[in-house]
Amino acid sequence: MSRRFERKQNIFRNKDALGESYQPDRIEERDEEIEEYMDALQPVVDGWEPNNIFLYGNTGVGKTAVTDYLMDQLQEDVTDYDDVDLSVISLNCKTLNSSYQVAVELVNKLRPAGGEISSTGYPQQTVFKKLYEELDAIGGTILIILDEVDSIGGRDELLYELPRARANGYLESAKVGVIGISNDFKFREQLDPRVQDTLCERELQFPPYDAPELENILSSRAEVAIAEGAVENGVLNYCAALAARDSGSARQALDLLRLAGEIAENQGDDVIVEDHVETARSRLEQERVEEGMRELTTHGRLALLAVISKAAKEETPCRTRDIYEEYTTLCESSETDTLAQRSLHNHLSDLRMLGILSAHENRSGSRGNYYSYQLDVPFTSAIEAMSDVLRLDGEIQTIREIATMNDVV
DNA sequence: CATCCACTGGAAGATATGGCGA
DNA sequence: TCGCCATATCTTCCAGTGGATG
Repeated sequence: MSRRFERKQNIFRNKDALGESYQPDRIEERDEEIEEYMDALQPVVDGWEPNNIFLYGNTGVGKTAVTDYLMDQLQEDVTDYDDVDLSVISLNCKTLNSSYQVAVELVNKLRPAGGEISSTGYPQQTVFKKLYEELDAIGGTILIILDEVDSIGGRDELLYELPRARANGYLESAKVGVIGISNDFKFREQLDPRVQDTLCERELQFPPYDAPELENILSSRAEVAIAEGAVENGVLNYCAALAARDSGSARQALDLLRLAGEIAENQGDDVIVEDHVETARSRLEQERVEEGMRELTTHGRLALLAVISKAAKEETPCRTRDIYEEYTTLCESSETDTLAQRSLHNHLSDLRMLGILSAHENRSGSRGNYYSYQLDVPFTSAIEAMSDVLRLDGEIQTIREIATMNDVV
């Protein structure tokens, strides 16, 4: 069979304009926030110590985009003043689970290649000290942007230390401002009150976009990204409505449109229609779930597999005790040590948070209160994602057969 | 109205892994 | 090598929870 790549360009003009890394010339629908943000950044221009700023709002409501945009602008404008020497350090904390790791990462960012330090082993204060040394070496005004800071959870020592470093004499020449960005509204409350005081000097809240706002954003991006006439009337409106209903996230709306376009293109259609968006929606949903499943630990997977197996036998929803039994036999088959029931319960909670399982509370009085778990994703995609679990190919095959027998989908 | 079930969820402590400096 | 240090993952312990039951 002869194969051949052919260029398909009937839908997109510049697909990157719908992508994550694209920086539009103009940020839509965030004028108020930008104004407030600029006001909070004013001390930088004036040469004073910068404010610490805390931004919060759901994913995809423009926090990072506005920040990037304003930092570019700020760095450019500040060149007019000789006495302001501004550096911006930006770090995404998503995979960093503690202040310690954030500090290590910052140090490594500032050090020349080869001088990096490893991510464990030092006492925390040692790492902070190294960080102060690096910052002082840069000097001037330094803005540290910590995106997705909420992932450090309650371990917020760095957020306590950094803003005070100068007052405590750790920094001589550097004026540091911290800009924390969080997707989690509750994060602010779980911070140490002293951290709240300093970090949240200036707080900016980014509300979700509503449907008309999303539609505006979409259409301004679509102008750049998509060929003339390649979007059917109402499609942008539909994407906007879906995203507004779900999260109010521009990211989600743009992803929908981009994927819908790709689907249309692959099918050889010249125009994106609502059906494509619908397909895109369910595919994105499934990707999200599979992503979550890939990151599970061995026991997390076994826990999920236990529920899948129960589902195949049409025995879900199903209480913890029964899942634990199923889990135990699976552990035996795979020659894995079983965990205590409490730990299985933890895994089930995790799976619930990932949206892979759902639970409903049973309050049956004298017979106790407990959760009944069941799969919250299509059976097929669940078992598909499980197919590479260690040493359990046989069992998975069996589960598949049972499922087919019972007509489970 | 007290008691009880069958958990849930929080917290503290144990264990193992990998890295540091001396 | 040894004593520390940070972290992830478990285990152990335990105080709730709230409708049904006697």
